[in-house]
Amino acid sequence: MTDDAARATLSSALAEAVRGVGGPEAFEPTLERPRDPEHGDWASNAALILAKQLGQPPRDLAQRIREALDADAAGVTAVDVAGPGFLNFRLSDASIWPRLAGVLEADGAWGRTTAEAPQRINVEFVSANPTGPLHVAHGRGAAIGDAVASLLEWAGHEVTREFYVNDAGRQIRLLAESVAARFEELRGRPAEIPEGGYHGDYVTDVARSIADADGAEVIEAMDSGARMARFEERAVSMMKAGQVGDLGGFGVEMNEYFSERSLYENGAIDRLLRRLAEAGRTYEREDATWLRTTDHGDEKDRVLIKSDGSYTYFLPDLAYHLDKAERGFDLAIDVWGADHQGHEKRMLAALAGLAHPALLEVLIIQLVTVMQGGEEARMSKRAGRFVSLRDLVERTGRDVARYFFLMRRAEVHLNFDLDLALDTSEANPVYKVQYAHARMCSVFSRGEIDPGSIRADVEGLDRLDREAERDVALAVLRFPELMRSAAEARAPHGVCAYLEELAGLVNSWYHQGNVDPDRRILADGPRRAGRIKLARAVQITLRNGLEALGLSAPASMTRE
RNA sequence: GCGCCCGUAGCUCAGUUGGAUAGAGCACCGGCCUUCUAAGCCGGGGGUCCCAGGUUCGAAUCCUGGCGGGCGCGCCA
Repeated sequence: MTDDAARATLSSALAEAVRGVGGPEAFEPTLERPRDPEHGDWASNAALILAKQLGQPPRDLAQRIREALDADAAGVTAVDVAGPGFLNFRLSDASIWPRLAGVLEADGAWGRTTAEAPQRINVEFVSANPTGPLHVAHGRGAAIGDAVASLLEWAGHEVTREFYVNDAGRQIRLLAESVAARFEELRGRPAEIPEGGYHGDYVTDVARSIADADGAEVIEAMDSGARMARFEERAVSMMKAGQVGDLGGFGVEMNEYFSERSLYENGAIDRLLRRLAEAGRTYEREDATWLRTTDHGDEKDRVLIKSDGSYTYFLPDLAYHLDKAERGFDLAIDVWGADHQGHEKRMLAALAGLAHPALLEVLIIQLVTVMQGGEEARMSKRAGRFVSLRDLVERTGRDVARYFFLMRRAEVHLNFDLDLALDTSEANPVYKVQYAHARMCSVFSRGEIDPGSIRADVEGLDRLDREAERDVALAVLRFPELMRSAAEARAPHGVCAYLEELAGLVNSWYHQGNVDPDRRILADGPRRAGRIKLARAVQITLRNGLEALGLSAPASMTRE
């Protein structure tokens, strides 16, 4: 029985009781988890809601509902009337302990749910210009995008992870010109990086590598157009490979790298322009071609083709989003940095005008500041003017970096506390969660128990009885619901908070064995089998939660 | 000026669909290693939930108006 099923059982019994005291036939009581555990496992405000309608004081009504409730059918042992008229329920042992067997049975699938309406979802994230290494803001987008994609998979959807490569346009020309300048310098001739060009050391590396691979004399013999095309092609492919490597080092694997240039080459942009013109959605003004986005909520219409005949960034991007629809995605989630927020409204408006009003959902990720010693971390010389993702991951490790990017809501500016990230002691929340997992694994190995062989049945579970065990079990059983709501809210940070809470409960439970050896998980006696199953359920839950966020779940951790 | 996001403990932040005495981690103070791993546990101090109205049985949460901070407002990408 799932947590939802247990809740439904209580809910229908409560609805029955409400009908018994003269309440409405079609009443669906709301059940919520009280913040304060003293208030029980579930609470309902049914009496507060119905008091006015039934003309009775809330507390009196609550009392009557309480008397009308069939506690056995509801799966509860105690019902209290509290506060202004809340009904507080305490679940019976029979509706808690046996359900742990289901956790062991599900194992790797524990926490997965099926969607009522499974969707094909495209999650686009990172999408950096191929003009240099990824920096920390890309890292946050990568961690959140990857985790959101993963949570959606856990919630039963079919997900594609996609990176939009901006391999066309002005910034690519600037990259090629920057490489050309460094190439000249390598050949002993003075040269200047163009205005708005790229100054990082990596540009010199690219120039040198092209000279080595192709032969500097060969390059110099080319006419300037061919030479620039060579620089551009080689620089883009090297930068892209570098970014793929940066993501690989961060544990992110994309399903698709979608080239902006391909939209120019395969005619998608021209087809889009014709379609828009035929639908009367574009017009000419001041030698430019404009798209009417104001009729779908934008503040002003937007230029698609500039007066010099070149395309804006907006035009291929719109063609790209249309391509997502044509590929059959029901939903496209774009993870964008805060500097792209102005782009959101026009894209939604443009898609609405093309009969795709519900295709796109935009997740805006706020900025990241890496803090060290109370001030902003120094720039990385290698990367240019920013802290590179690669440098950060090398310093903190993959799991710590990912966790720190995930543990805050996307909408808040992130202060990445590098001192805390490098702290391997008690402070670091990542280790707290991973350590709790390793500790359960350690219990199994100390007891010479193969965790996979622990039987997924209820035997022994009815001997669990301590309050700490009850708290741990209830937290474990809440996991699938938690995962689904995190997916719906596109909010991986909720999973972090949950894992930290579960780890705290587990550590508290475990610690009781340090005070009283009879309370150890492995202590001999009739309770041992049940405790081992609870430990296994905990270990499965922590592992699945960590892995769903793209984090490792180590079986052992040694202190330094 | 307009738009988006944020404002909760000394710091960094959670806070579910509106719910009861507003929480966690860090920092600070006091306990606990002869221990199934102390990367841990137990206890303590610490609050004008930015302000003012409104909605209602009930507001950190919803609405309106302010104040403060970040970001964005281009025929850049």
